[in-house]
Amino acid sequence: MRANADNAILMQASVEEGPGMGGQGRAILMSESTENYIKAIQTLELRYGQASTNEIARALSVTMPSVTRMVKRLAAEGLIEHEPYRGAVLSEKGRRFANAVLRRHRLIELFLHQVLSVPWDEVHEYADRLEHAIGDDLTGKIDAFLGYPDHDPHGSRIPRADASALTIQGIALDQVESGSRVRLLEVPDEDSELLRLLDSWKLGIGSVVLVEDNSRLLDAVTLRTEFAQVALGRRVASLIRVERVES
Amino acid sequence: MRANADNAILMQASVEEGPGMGGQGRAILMSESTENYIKAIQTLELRYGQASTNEIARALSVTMPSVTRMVKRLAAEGLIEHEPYRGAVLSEKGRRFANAVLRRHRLIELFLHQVLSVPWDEVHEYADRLEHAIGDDLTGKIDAFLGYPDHDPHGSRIPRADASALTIQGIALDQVESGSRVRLLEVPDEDSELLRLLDSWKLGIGSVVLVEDNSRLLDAVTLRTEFAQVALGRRVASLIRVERVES
DNA sequence: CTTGATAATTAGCCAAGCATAACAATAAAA
DNA sequence: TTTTATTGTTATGCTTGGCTAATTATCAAG
Repeated sequence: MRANADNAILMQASVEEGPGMGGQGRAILMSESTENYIKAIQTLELRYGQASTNEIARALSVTMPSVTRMVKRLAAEGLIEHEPYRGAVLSEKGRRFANAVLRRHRLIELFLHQVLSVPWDEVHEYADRLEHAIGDDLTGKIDAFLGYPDHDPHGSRIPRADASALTIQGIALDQVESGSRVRLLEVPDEDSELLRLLDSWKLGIGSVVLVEDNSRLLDAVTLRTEFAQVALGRRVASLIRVERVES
Repeated sequence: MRANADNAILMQASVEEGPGMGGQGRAILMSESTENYIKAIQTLELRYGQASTNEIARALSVTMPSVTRMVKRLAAEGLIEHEPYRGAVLSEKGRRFANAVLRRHRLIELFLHQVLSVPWDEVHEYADRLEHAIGDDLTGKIDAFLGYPDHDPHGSRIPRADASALTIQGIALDQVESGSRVRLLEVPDEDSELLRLLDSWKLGIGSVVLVEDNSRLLDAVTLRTEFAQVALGRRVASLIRVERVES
């Protein structure tokens, strides 16, 4: 599996399921594939405003014709809106689904990290498989067990079951002026290589670093940490969310 | 991606994988469906000596033609031996697979029960879904976290990763003579109604009861517990494993 | 030894999801 | 504006794993 840094997952809002009646499992029945499409579309929509066939195909490692057909199905089910040749965006219903999936994903990540001590660069992969195998009830138990946490190990907010809308946290690291001091709020969870690097630099969620240089020309952001000086490519930096802190 | 053609390569044991490369999950690739068939066949073989098409179909809630076809596939892959019109038994390779699945299943059951306090009559259902979503590595972590336990919440032995063969524990409750005193060793995990009943009678694994009457005529086994007197049908009693204890 | 009843198999079909190949639309460049 | 590269779509087909309907084995009774 190649380390594809092109689809980070920083997501946001959703609203959740209506009056939950469905017995003991998923609130609504989505195939694993459907869940993955919705997740991908949500991610891409957040990043680019809309999800193109091409990008979805890349994100899911399938061909474009497969995406075209699936996207039609999702549109027919009312999960997305799709205008041919234009791209897809989530519908309100789709947003709720995406939220539920995200909630499961992030709670699982945190659970694995805290309980089984799975390193933060590995939890995403496990969660990607487990998120399709648990329903709202187990999700709730995990949530309660963890004490109703707000953030996963990568700093991403965990959507509530009541589907309160999530907002994007902070600002992108590549938007920060040179000389600023910033605190790490959120990093993409799917790039395990980046996560291992951050680990090796002793950088975690909450760490404060100095943005030594951020030059559009060099296409890089240079950080000074307590221990070292490191440079990040702009593309990667744009996926890291931070907040400014007073010097 | 077509996973065809590599059949020769999937025959390594259910031990871990080499370092680095690729799959960080299952040692061998079985579809969810395949895992379920193998599990069902193992259970039936253990209970009846061999697994008939009919019983497999009932166990998996599919039709017999579906089973016939699947059973041929499994036989072609060398997981089972199948003589038409006779029934199926696991091959050595199949036995290793079944063992691995069972190991995951039971570790998950125990984990859910101990960590998330999921009642023993509910864990089976969850485990049935989760067992397909975790690989040997997570299984190992769970195992270690639980302290390498020997038994799941229903008293069933947890196979080791080295695939030691399963042996039947104790004797069936319906084989015990009236007047015997027995200790509960293992109860079937899939009958949640029975499990709730046992709970209500304060009967758990390790409980000692008196077999007040076991009459072939009445088709029932009568037990006296510390708190009550209860009668079990012979069919149910045959699924409960016990050991005799001195009075 | 024939006859049903039951179990098992074959034959043929369906839906989900993926694939390739060929065609159509759009946007970027000339 | 016309050409070209890219992106999207249609058409068609494959594999899994189900299904029903029809056929064949097997076994228990007569």
